[in-house]
Amino acid sequence: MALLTPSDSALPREAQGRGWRRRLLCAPSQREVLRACFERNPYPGIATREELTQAIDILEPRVQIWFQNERSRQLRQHRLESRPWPGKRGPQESRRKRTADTRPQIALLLQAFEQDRFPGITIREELARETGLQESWIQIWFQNRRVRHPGQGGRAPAHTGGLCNAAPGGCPPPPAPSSVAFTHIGAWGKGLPAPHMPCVPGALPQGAFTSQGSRAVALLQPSQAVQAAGISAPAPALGALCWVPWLLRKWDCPTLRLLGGLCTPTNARKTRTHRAVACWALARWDSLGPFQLSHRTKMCLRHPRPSGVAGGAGAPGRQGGVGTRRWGSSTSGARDPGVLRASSTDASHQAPSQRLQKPRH
DNA sequence: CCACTAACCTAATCACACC
DNA sequence: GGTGTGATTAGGTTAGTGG
Repeated sequence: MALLTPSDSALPREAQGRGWRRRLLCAPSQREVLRACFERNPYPGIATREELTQAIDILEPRVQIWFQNERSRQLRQHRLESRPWPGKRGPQESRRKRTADTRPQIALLLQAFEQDRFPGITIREELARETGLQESWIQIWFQNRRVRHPGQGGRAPAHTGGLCNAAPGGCPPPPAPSSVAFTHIGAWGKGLPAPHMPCVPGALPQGAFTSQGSRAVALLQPSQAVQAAGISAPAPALGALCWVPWLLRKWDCPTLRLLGGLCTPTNARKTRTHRAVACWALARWDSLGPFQLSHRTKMCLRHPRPSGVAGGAGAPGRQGGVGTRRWGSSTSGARDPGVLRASSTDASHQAPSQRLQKPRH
């Protein structure tokens, strides 16, 4: 999700040109059909999804999302109850056919990618209109593009730090901001020792952050940081997150700008999965000792989140734990303004019987 | 306030076309 | 076989809705 910088939040939402699709509200009868189908096969192929689209008048991409979410719920439930997940049953259903040559449209998408790596629904639909491609395909294209071309594109925090890897030398030298922020978020951060700052010049390259959603987490436990740095600085008291906007202005540092998108007290209350900024610290790092390679390596270690603890460092990555390739961010900052009626673009993507949930504001 | 859930994300991987 | 890329997956967060 986006790092909502002060300048972002000052923009009118429409001007920000991004937001989420309005929520689809499944009717009970539609949900019943979906559930019945899920019972038979939690991994429907494109043919089944198309059939469902016809049967219950919900577009195929929404059906796919529903199945994704339902699997996620069921898998979690199975884990919780220590029941085995049946997994894929029966013959593998076929995938969607690869979209045919899109080269003519790619230039336009690349241009859009350059401007915004995380286009909201408004922009995606606009691109769909201009290219004649499906909005859902454009969404997938942006996802793949972000993964495979992390250094390109706008809107996300500048990725000047390159790849981050735990292997020695994995993190290229950082771009030398004058300030650095260290934070620790969420449930898995509870009970940690008092926060300390890894006050090493260059010790916290941009790649040392992992970010999913609007948060970012330093990939190092405070105690480790202290160990790595050999020095420490006292951290501001809990609640000092309110300093961040001031610091952003004062230092104009990209790393700190990243912190601007950290979990806000509002979200923390809401999700409870990362309810508190358990510890954090801000410090200057240009006035301290020399940075060493070993520090950099240690900085790239992902904090081991205890199993079963939700939230925290975002997607862990199935191969586990070390480092992260970049610090992504996305742009949720703005939702569509409170327009209930579907736009003309919506109309082409929105089945008539699909009810949309009304935005609150 | 809180549970639920659609929408969204990353990271990994599969699958296919093209060289 | 290597590479590029579309499609799919698991598993996470974000934020709207309704009780």
